[in-house]
Amino acid sequence: MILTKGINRIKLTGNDLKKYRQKKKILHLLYQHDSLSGTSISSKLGVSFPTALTLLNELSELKFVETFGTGVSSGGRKPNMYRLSNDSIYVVACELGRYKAKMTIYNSHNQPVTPMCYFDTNIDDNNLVEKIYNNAQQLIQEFEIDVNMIYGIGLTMPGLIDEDRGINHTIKNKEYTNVRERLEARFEKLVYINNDARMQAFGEYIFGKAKGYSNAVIINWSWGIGLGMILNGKLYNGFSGFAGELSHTKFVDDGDLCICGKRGCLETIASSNFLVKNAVKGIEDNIVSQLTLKFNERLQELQPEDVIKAAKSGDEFSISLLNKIGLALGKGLSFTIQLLNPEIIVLGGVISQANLFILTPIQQSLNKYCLEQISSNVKIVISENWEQSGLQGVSAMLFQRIFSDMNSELKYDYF
Amino acid sequence: MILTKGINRIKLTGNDLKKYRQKKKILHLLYQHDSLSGTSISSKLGVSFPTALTLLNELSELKFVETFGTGVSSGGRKPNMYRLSNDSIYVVACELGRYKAKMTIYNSHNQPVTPMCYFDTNIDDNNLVEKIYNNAQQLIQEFEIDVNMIYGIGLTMPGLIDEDRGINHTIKNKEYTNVRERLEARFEKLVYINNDARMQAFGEYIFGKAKGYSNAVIINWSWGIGLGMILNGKLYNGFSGFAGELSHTKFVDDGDLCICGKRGCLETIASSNFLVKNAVKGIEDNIVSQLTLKFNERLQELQPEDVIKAAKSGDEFSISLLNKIGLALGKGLSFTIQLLNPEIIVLGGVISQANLFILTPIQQSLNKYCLEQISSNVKIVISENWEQSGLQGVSAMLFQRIFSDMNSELKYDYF
DNA sequence: CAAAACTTATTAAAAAATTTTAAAAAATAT
DNA sequence: ATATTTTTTAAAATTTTTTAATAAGTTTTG
Repeated sequence: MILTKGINRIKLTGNDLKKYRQKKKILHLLYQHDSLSGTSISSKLGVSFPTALTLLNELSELKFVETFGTGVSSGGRKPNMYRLSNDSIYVVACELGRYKAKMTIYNSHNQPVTPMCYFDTNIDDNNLVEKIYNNAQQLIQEFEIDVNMIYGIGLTMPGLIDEDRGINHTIKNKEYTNVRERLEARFEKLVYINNDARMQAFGEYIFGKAKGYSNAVIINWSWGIGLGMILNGKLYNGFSGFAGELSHTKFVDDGDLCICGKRGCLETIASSNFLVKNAVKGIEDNIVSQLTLKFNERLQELQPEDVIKAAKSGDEFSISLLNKIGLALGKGLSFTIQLLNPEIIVLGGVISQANLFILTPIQQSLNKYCLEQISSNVKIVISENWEQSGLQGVSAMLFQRIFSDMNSELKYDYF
Repeated sequence: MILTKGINRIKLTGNDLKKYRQKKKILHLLYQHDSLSGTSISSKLGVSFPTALTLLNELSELKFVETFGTGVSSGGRKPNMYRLSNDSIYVVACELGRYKAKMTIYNSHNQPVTPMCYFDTNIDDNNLVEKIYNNAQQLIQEFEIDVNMIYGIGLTMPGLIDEDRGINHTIKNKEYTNVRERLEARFEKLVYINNDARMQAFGEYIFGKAKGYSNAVIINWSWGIGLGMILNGKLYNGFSGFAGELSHTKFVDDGDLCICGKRGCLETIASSNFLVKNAVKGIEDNIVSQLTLKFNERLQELQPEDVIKAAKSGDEFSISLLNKIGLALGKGLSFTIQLLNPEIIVLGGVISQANLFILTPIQQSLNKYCLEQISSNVKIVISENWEQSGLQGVSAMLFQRIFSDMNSELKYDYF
């Protein structure tokens, strides 16, 4: 990012480096606060007002910053407000699901500047990088975006991901595990990758229901059970990026076989897998249920959503199934709560839409398994935006990284 | 802390505040690095060499900093090294056990400047604050310490402690729960309190076996099972300061009654309590064991150390008991590892001295309950200094707080 | 309700502080 | 012994802060 007029791609030193860092910090502050007055920037930055103004003017000249009307005053002249320009810094955010990917480009106000682009692929697709690159290029061209204004590419996907090293250990073809390296080579830009559950957690922390909570646990409750954590106000990855694997801890001795190879994991008793499997079993056993009437002839098509829908219209069998997985997840959460004492737990994913049908059994489990002083301090809420939060998290993380790089040596500034 | 010559206790602004902060940062850097050259300070501080030198000279005049010989050079003139003065900043560190307290005074090189002082008290002692104050005063007078050089008092003790608010919720007399407030009123100095397990964890992180590991779990394995965490390089307290209560999560359905009121907590199957209780039971049942021979007549006197000693000299019964609690703790740790993916687990406390007799079963449990990729990434080690690490942690935490207060408004600067 | 008193923000010149530059000093490597 | 490297010192150049004056509001008060 070129913040010193006339100086391109040269390693800065001395006062130039100092000013570069101050400018980045201003951009970061503006990113975090939407708009700020010159006075507040000067105090947050620890410099005098005239210096802050000089820096802001230079950033305005470079088109990174613009004035934005006047702000409120508590008795005195109204201050000029400054904010990031709408069209100066973009990032590409891509979310990889089991079989599909979606992608869009965000500006620094976290607004998508293109529609969502969908394409078929998966983590084991050997053409993954090329597909991402081609789709990004298409978006860029179609919506006439200046590639020089794209400062990073972020990718979130399932798997055991080491954010530090940019590796997805779950990818089978070992030549292709270092996804970040490959994307960097293709895009020649800053690349960030992380696990889907953690990016969703970060999205909820920055924009969603976990906003403002420094100690939060976010659950992506779908076919598996993803868990992301915000601890001490920061996303927690763990040492090798494997944190949050509550899903594959043993909760039942000699329980069902799990996709991970072990038996009795939480996932085998608390996920959509369990829900659908047991719903199907019930239908096959001809249990009295709306589901039996509806799906008797087409068992393959039964989705977790159908069970939730049935429960909401009063189907006792569906309610009892949701109750079971609620109690099971509640037990899992109780360990998490006892260990981490979070302020809030946000539930996202398909199952979270079951609302009270799962909130009630979860609370029941917490009461049973937690110390009262700890469980009474935790809020359990349901995400309102879980389908967007992953991509938003990726975008926010990229901006954080772009603005906090203080070395004036971003490896990639251009395509 | 007065770092601007001639200016006492006045709220600093503008350039004075800037310099105050720079000086504090220098002190912090010197605290962290023992000794540094002018050049490295200037680059770490982001100022030019002449400015760094001016600041260092001013700090030297104020007796906070002293030169300390010359350092190594990679080909050129050897640099003058600077370090914190040995006798400029002191803190009082106090550790409260179940029935006894110990206390000493540390200098900024983390060396005790007085012998350890012991006195009888407990968390429910209504005279706790007065006893701490009196014993501190006695130490100060006896060893002729300038009270103006004492910048903080730290206290670590058992209980559910909210570090933020300075409250120990476990204290029964609710008038006395705000220990920090009371100590601050008595000492008129900065006071820090936290839970024993977490302070021990911090001590191990700064000085002990967890040094350099940003994601570490530290266990204090004694009568209870204390757990402290370092996550993303910082001590983790949780939202209300209750993090780490692995000990009181349910591991056995309808298990034994725990002191916390619930049944089947990890503590009931993995602590010294379990060990001694089952050793006594074995002796009463006249099992073939060294313990039966030794303690038949004096069951009350049996200590966890005795079981460990017997195990080390080959007593099968003792070995099997240690094996049991090792397996149990291992199961508890497996949850922690799956959730947090730490790089290292440090075992402290009496039981940790059993060494391989507990390391082996722990590893066995981890193999059974963890995903291989996660458990193979974690080191399990035994603390070498667990009797000191709590106090050292308190001292280090106080220094961190003293040096990172950037507001020039420390409420208390004098007695 | 309007004018005075008080806040807060901005601008520009003076004062102070910091960085840069260049030279000297002290050590290492060839 | 000479060239090189790094630290330190000191003066010059630059930048930043301070100060004071002005501008633009809000609150208080008669």
